[in-house]
Amino acid sequence: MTKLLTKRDKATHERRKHILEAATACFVEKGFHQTGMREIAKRANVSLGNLYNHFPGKHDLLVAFADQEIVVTEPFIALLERDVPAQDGLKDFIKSYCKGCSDQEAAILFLDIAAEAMRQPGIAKRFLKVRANLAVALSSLIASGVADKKFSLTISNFDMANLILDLIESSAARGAIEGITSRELAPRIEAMVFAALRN
Amino acid sequence: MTKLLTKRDKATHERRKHILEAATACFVEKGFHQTGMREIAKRANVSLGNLYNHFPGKHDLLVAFADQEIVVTEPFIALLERDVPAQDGLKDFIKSYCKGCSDQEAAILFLDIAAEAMRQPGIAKRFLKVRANLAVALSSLIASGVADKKFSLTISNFDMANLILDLIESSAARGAIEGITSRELAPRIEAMVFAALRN
Amino acid sequence: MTKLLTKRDKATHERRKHILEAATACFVEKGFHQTGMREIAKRANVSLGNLYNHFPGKHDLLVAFADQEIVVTEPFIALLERDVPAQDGLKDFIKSYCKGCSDQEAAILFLDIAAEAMRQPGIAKRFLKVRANLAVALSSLIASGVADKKFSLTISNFDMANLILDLIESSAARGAIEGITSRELAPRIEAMVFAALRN
Amino acid sequence: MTKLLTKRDKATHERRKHILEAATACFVEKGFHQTGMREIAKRANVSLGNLYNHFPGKHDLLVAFADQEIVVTEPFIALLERDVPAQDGLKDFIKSYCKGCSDQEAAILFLDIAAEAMRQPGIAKRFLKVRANLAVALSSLIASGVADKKFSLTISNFDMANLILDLIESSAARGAIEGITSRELAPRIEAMVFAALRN
DNA sequence: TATGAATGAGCCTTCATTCAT
DNA sequence: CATGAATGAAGGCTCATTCAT
Repeated sequence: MTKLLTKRDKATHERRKHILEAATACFVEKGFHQTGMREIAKRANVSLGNLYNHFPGKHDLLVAFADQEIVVTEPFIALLERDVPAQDGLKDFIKSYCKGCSDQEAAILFLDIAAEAMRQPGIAKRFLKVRANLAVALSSLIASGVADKKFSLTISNFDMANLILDLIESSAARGAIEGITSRELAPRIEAMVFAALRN
Repeated sequence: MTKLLTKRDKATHERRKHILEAATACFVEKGFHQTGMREIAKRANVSLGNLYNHFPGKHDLLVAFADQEIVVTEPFIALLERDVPAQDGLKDFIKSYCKGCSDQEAAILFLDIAAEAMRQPGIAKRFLKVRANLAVALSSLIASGVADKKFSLTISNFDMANLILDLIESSAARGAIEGITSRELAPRIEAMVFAALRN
Repeated sequence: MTKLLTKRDKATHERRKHILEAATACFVEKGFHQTGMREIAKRANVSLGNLYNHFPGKHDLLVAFADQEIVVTEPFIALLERDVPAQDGLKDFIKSYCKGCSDQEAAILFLDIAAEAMRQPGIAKRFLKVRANLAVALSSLIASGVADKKFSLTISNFDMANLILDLIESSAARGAIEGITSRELAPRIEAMVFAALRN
Repeated sequence: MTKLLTKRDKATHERRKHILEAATACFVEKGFHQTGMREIAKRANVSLGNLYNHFPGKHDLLVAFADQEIVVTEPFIALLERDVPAQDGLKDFIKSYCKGCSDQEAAILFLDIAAEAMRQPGIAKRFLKVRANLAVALSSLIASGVADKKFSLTISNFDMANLILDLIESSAARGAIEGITSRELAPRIEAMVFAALRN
């Protein structure tokens, strides 16, 4: 019975999604504060007034973006939860996540949004939740590796998971700025991570 | 002959420095794009017109800030270049740099400026140079550890140095957002780094 | 044959009345120009589109309000037309009308609408008609007082009636602003009016 | 030493006055809420940005207008303070004040501003102060008439003064709407007032 | 009749920057 | 070097109104 969406509801939802994509594209290109609502409306082929019907303020675009971010991390979580040896799973994840974070656009957006989040606790909370999901999944994988005696650590699995994520995100972002590709970067990170896991 | 600074030159230089400090304070409080030139002028107790005499545009404040950043990293470099066993030097550095990056203000500023830098190559170059200095100093320290057979790595010293810096900066920034202190964070980072260095 | 109102017509009429009340409430709270159509629709529990079905424009709400104003003055006219000695009738009217005009909400609305009326002759006409009814009733009462030799004036009854109404309305409005109650005000007005009527 | 106004200060002051006049003219023509800042700027031949240099917000234009209102009432106060028999002074005042309030523009502005004042206590206070000055001057005149045994009242001089002012203002405003001139109106008011003063 | 998404002009305000003094 | 008035484009947002459903 959850499918009682009229054609109109569906169209509205589509529109919302469409606007959000346009907004994201603008934020990537020019940054959050450099993007005007008019610009977003134009890019989404929506009148300015109607943009405000769907998102009551610029802030809400950010929130919606943050909420949607969870979708972006889903594939990475799926990767972490596959039923493969921990070492293989970790390698694949590092390569894949590093690539994901290395994208110029992703890096720009990450910094821009993170900067904004520092000043808007509401935004920060949403991002941290998404991030925590990732850390939990990664620490599960680490735990399974520890159980198999493949890994051994002196700090908690969860703390290690967070450090690994920090490392990947930060390196990838810097790589994007300096022009280092994820193909160069991933092996270095992998080496450091596996060393840290005493493998 | 480089000392032919008149009293006036000196005063001018002081003024510049004073303005830059005011600007930095504003950027920390509200962000680069959210700070107006008027605001900076007021905070620096300088007239708006005069602010423009010292810095021909808002962009130049950013450049000056970036150039000055080198001063901020000096103590960390000094720490890395002390004549102590590599392990001790590294520990001290991690603790100190982590603390430096954990400061809420520092974290905000870092993100804000980094986001801006992504779009202004000129700015990025300056920051990367400062950062490279740090990486060089750190890789020297690592090298000395390797020479003493305390460390052993599978990737280049310089790459490892960069990864370590990435790790510290990123973790510290996240810590600042999540409310984790550098005192909690530093030991974890230390553990991971030393594990990665096979100590 | 004028009673061929279907149930539907009646419902429609009710709806109109309901909307008008909501609009009036909004105008009182925020002023005519500060009130949005959306707001009125929401307050009346009517969809925006439907609001426009009942009132084709914001202007029409004002007109309808003006037309309805006649209802508000009915009790005062009834008071003036009672079969009591002119002096008593006048005293009662002053007290009652002064109280009616002293209401903060009434005062706000009066000023707001009057200001609007100054620019929209159509609106002004409606208000003046209502007001004229009041003046006529009051001058009748004065006339009966004159006939009984209780009053004696040097200007026409109608002019005097208008002056009295002006006096009450203006004093009451000022009282509402200054925080003077109608209980303090009415006796003063009464004194002045009766003096003017040579009583 | 109060004349240390530079040429610039004077120009600034002139500009301010000029803008205020333009704003007043706009308010008269279209009403406070119907007038846009752009419109005022254009009418004052000032750039929009500069308008905001002189008046930091629309609200401040209203405040400035209110503050300046005191100037407008000065001639009436002077009229009340002349050294002439109270009866003559009063007659002249009624005629003059009635004429002043009868002006269409004045009436419009009065209503518009009064409506605004009802919602902005800060504005109301300023207007009431000006008005109180007038009432004080008028009650002095009444007092002198009482001393000369020309007037005799049953309420306080000050209350009577206020009632008289209310009467004039309200009648004049209505006259402006209905198209009654102050020349017709003033004698009626005079009659009523003098009757009320038992002359 | 009833709904609310859609429109785009308009609102108040802020901004980086210039320039006459 | 120092001042702050002046500029006008751009900012986020609201509005009365229309119209397809």
